[in-house]
Amino acid sequence: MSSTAARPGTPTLDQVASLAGVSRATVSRVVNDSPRVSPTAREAVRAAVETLRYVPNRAARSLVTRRTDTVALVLSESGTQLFSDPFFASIVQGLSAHLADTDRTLVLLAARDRREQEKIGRYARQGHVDGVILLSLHSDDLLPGILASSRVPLVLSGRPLDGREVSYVDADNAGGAAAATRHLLAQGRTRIATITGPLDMVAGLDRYAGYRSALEAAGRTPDPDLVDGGDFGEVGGMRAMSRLLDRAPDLDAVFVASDPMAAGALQALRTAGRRVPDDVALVGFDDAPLAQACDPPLTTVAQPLGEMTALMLELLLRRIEDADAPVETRVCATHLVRRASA
Amino acid sequence: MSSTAARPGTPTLDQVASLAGVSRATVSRVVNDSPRVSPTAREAVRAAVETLRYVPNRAARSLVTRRTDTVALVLSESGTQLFSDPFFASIVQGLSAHLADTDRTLVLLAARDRREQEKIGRYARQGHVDGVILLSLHSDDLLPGILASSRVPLVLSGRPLDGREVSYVDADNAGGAAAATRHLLAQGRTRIATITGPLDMVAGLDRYAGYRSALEAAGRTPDPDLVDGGDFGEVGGMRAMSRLLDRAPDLDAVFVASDPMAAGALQALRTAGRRVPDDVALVGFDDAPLAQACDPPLTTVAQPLGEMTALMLELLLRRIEDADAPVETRVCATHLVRRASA
DNA sequence: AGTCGCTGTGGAAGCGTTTCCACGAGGGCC
DNA sequence: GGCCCTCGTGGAAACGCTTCCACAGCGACT
Repeated sequence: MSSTAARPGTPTLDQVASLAGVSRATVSRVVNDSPRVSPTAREAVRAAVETLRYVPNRAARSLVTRRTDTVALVLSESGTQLFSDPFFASIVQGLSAHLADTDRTLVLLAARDRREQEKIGRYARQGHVDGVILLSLHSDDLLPGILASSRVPLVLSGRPLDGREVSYVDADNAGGAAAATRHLLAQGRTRIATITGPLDMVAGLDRYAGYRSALEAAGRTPDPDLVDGGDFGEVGGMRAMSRLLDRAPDLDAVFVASDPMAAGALQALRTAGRRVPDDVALVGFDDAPLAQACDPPLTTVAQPLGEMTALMLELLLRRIEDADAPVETRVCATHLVRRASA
Repeated sequence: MSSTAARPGTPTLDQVASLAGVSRATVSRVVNDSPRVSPTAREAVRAAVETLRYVPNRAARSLVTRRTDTVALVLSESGTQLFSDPFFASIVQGLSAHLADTDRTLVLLAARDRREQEKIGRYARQGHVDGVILLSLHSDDLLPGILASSRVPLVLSGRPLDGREVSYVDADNAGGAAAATRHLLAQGRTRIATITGPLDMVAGLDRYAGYRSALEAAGRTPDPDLVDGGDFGEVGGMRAMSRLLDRAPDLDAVFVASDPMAAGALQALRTAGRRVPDDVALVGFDDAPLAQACDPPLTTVAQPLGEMTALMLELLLRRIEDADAPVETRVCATHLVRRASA
């Protein structure tokens, strides 16, 4: 006889136990694939589980195991911007794919403003998730602080701007940007502009730094007229390109800090009657699917996204398994993908 | 004296209680804003909570309250397609905004294939969430079945294709598409093409049906050469437009089932040397931010997204509060936004 | 002046798991 | 043939919280 009468909709362990004619402990062992169970008992339990459509109650389990088998990907981005970024989509896809074979689930959390950041901080501290991967963070993000001080396992996607000591995985943004710029220099381009991303994000900052360092290494002085910025989105790229053309009609190349912005820039160039790559050479960043679909297809800087997502999970799981695991950081190499635009 | 020695990182209720000099019950009442607490006790508890940085353990709370204060938005979409859809971004934003004032949290779950759908089904059945909103579902989606049979509160965004009895909120897609098509007819356009969305999705299907019904009501016979399809994405729209121009060079208008596809179509038209709207009139769907940024700005069909997200939550919360609440469905009116493209 | 009710509080019983511990049965070894 | 292990099993104690119930104090009625 079971000790309590739960609603018919949600069978409990001891209902399964009494149906299978064993104890709760045995049922638990079967459910958790413990080896110490006889085939007979195992089969009886399986049948009972099947009959009752039993699903373990996660709250009860978490209470004792202190785990939830859930990891969160937090999207720290105001507005709808982030969602249209193919980079973000690839990250989600990569994490999902790596987690698909495990029994952990990935949940996405959107933190659009400070209030939501605090709410998510609370959510994580309350023990809803075992760990957090933080994406696309601006410099004013509260979450690294909140989470770190609560000892919630945390991995950042991208080097933190404040130099905080925390695990992260990043692409070699500066190196990729420099390679792209050198590629343009090698073509004999003399007036190389750039469309930067937001300069309060590390990817925006580092890609701009890479552009500058390549120019300086070649003995060029960066010209402020040749620099404009966008928000990584297509429309922003289009607008920035228009402004650049107004200010510096003689530009003959542009390094654009994201593929969507490059696609926008391409449209602006076409509207202005410039041919790509004949009049203006264009290099993007990210190697998004979009880059191939452009006309002409974009030369761009590729990041090893699969490797990066795998590393993020690896670092995070290590910290989940062992709270005292050391902080680790990884920077992945980028490489130039040459297509028709430059 | 507290009964157990938890790790210093995670204070428990009785640590707070003993620090505040009251019982666990009183602390619980303060934390849950119960009115039956004296100001003195309340203040003492608040101070102790502050000192220990106490956060209630969610698993323990859920175990007794049988609630998690979490609702999930499930994104049933293969590949990265969905994320680039501004419609989706608006839905997330809307739900987030409505939930920001409450103590519930929104989590996003990506279900890219059957395996992930099953995983998410399990996740929900295990009691990780109080309810589920299901977005963008294809006809072969397993989740409505899984969730309905487990009595997980569920609201669909979009009418289910299989006629299943379940709560949903939808826009009047057919009505909006018909209005758009009538608008083109009223301009005297005679060869009106359409770029449909995926025809295994209700939005794709209904918008196509609206287009056809408007044509038929005007005594026109739909011409199969004037119909092509995309995946709601920009690249798909561009390609579909190219195919349409090949097959029916004499077309003079296009109703496109999404704004991103319309933006792609716009590029294809420009590449083909057609002027918009002079040679070809173009109407999109969704009134995405993108629509205004196009050149020319897109005439498009707007859906009341704020109203729709509010309704989804309203229906869902009603079912969460009362498991026996009746199934409800809402269809929201759409309206044509006239800009320069048609 | 006695009783009633109301308010604030604490004790204790669960919520559904996991897991430690104890125990009985069986088999291989000397 | 006795002893020690190992294996399968069940009992029971936790995990941290909410909430029912009982109770003490106190003011306001009759």
